[in-house]
Amino acid sequence: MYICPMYSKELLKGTLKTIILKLLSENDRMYGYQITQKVKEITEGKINLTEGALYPALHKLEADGLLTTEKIEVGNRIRKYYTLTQSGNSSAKEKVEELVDFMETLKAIINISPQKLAWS
Amino acid sequence: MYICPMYSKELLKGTLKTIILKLLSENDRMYGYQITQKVKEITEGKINLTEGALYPALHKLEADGLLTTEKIEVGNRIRKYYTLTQSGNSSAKEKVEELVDFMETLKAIINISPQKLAWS
DNA sequence: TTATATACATAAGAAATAGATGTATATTTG
DNA sequence: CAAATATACATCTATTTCTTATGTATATAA
Repeated sequence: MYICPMYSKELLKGTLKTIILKLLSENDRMYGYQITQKVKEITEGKINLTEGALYPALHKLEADGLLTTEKIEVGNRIRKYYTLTQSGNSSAKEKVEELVDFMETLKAIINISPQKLAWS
Repeated sequence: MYICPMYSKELLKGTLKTIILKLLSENDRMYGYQITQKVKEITEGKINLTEGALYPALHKLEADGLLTTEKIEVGNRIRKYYTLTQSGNSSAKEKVEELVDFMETLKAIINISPQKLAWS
């Protein structure tokens, strides 16, 4: 899969798990590839998750008890569906709230006027 | 220095250089400690930069030619002032724009009401 | 038949940061 | 006056996170 991220990938750091949890909180269950496609669709191609980032993240969330999995055979292929656990659900809410709050704080830095920034 | 970041530090990853460049674009020159204090002030204590992150980032930006430095002796202490170069200035504009754009894209994913995050 | 899409995954290395530690002076407070 | 806190620089180790590359396999479209 060729990846062409619009943003310097740095910015995505730290937001991946929040994105995953948010998507799963709106969909009963999703599988990895579906998540990459959904993110691409929602962001109009601006964010493309790589497998090397996605799968370890999913495994970590599962190991932390936020997700459960079920394997479904579709044709001859296996799909691994991920579903939020109860604690995954509350964690999703927390992380999204935190992200919104963080973005509001970033706005404060980005929107400062020269006057406001004067050192005393 | 004891650090008590309000946000899971993960989120800050990738935004540090943009924050530094933005602050320097609004101030002719700043020194490291001043940057930490300014960020703390603007964000009402929500973001506290650690020295372990700040100084390597400043050194990297300098090595990349985006900043120049001058050492000023204040009393018996040395302050190292950082100033944007020309390319640092345009880089600041680019990175801030990119961050704004990225946050808009994130909004699409977390699907918050436009009013709440409205720019202006 | 060849490329692209679907679908999972790991492994090596880079990059960024936390947290601890170190050095030194200045100022405030009990 | 002694102790704590603030100012001011910096480095180092360990950890986390992600990129990039690679691997396996089937299905479909050109």
